[in-house]
Amino acid sequence: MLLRTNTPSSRPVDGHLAALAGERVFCSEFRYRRGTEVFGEGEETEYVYQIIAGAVRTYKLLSDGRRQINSFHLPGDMFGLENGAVHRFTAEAVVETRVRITRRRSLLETMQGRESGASSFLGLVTRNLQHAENHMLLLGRKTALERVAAFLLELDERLGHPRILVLPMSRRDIADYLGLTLETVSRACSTLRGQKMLKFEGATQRQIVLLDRKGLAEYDA
Amino acid sequence: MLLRTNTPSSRPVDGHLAALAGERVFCSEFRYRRGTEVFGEGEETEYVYQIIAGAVRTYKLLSDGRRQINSFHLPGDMFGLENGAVHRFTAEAVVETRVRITRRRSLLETMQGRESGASSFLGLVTRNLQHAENHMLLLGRKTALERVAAFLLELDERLGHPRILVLPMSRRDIADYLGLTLETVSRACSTLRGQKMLKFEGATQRQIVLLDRKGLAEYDA
DNA sequence: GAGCGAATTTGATCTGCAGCAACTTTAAGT
DNA sequence: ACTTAAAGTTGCTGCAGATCAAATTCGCTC
Repeated sequence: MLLRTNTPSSRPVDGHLAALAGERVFCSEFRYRRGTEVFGEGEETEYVYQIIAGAVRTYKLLSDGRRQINSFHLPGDMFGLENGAVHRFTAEAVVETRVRITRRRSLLETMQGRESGASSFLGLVTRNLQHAENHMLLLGRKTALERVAAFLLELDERLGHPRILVLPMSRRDIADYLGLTLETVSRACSTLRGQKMLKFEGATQRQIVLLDRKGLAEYDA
Repeated sequence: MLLRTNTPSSRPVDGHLAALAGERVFCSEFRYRRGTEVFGEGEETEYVYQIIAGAVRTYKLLSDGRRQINSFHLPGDMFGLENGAVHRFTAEAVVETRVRITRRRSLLETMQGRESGASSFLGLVTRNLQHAENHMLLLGRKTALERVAAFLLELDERLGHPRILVLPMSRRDIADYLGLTLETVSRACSTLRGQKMLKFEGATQRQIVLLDRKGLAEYDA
């Protein structure tokens, strides 16, 4: 009855659409400096993006500035493709980011031509929904430590279990993704370090080595 | 840039699929007593459901029993249609509920025959995703009072602004939907009543009259 | 590589909501 | 209608995480 609550890698679907990229559906390349807005909530959905290098955050704001980050997008991921005329959230480059861009229209036209088009679009939306469902459980019911552990495992999985996990985003970004404050995220990392579940590599707190993935996973479930 | 964060009515898409119902896609009818499981997380997605009367909750559980309700389904709503072989959450009748049932297979076959089929399926998934995105903002960043106000306005809108809002679900259900405890939900309702934003109608706390929708909406945004 | 602003950590304190308990009210089942 | 469990409210207390503050470290620019 119960399944893993963490999010599986998003490679498959993106790979599907990447096949289209191989046919030069993504015509032009573009760079965004760190902190730059890619598109804003309410703007027209004119372009679709695929990340070559870097990272992007998408978020919603409340009127007083409270921010909720829906998702982080990493190299290979597509974003900005929505079934609607306007974007439902804002997208910003977390770090210096390179993307491939195509017009939404031309992507949809290419898709219509082939059997797999509509279904790969549906697959993308479904994958986003699945991620959102798991994230609602995290935001509604998990403790701070459980959230941070889940976050680290999610990123670890999406990056293919590298020896060193390089976080492109700040503690504040992580906090706004997990529904916490940056101080609480920092404390949770320190706690996990104290429990020998992770360590920092080099002279930065953005490079993390997961020493005990099993232990971290137990904070989930 | 900022748009309404509350969820719009889900009638349009369901109406779309209801057209199929008119053609007897939904063959058989079924009843579930209050608290009965309609399907469980991990079970095969064999049937698709449309509510005639009553209400259904869909939720995920953590191993220690913490529960997060994704969504409530009301008369006219479809649920159980997922793009995958197994259900990603459990569905239960909140109250005595009557549903129309059809086999997933036959619905998908009927859809394939027509232009609108795939797109109305996509529309349904997109609508669920949109709801989830708004709900993540609520769960991650809103206060208890804001959450309860948003919940009441959501239900009010989905039921078409009735004079009396009849809640089919308990305070505990509401709490598990909003990421709170039932006591906090109860207190929030009392607070809003003290502020003359709502009142209870009749000899029950499940029938609510919204006295000040504008005021409630200000707890949002 | 020196200097400076931003990011992170850590400590101290505060607070909104959770947890527990007692009581009241409501509705389900006989 | 009666009975009895379930649901809801309210008060009290506790705590996880927020907030405020300060020190430290990091990374960027010149």
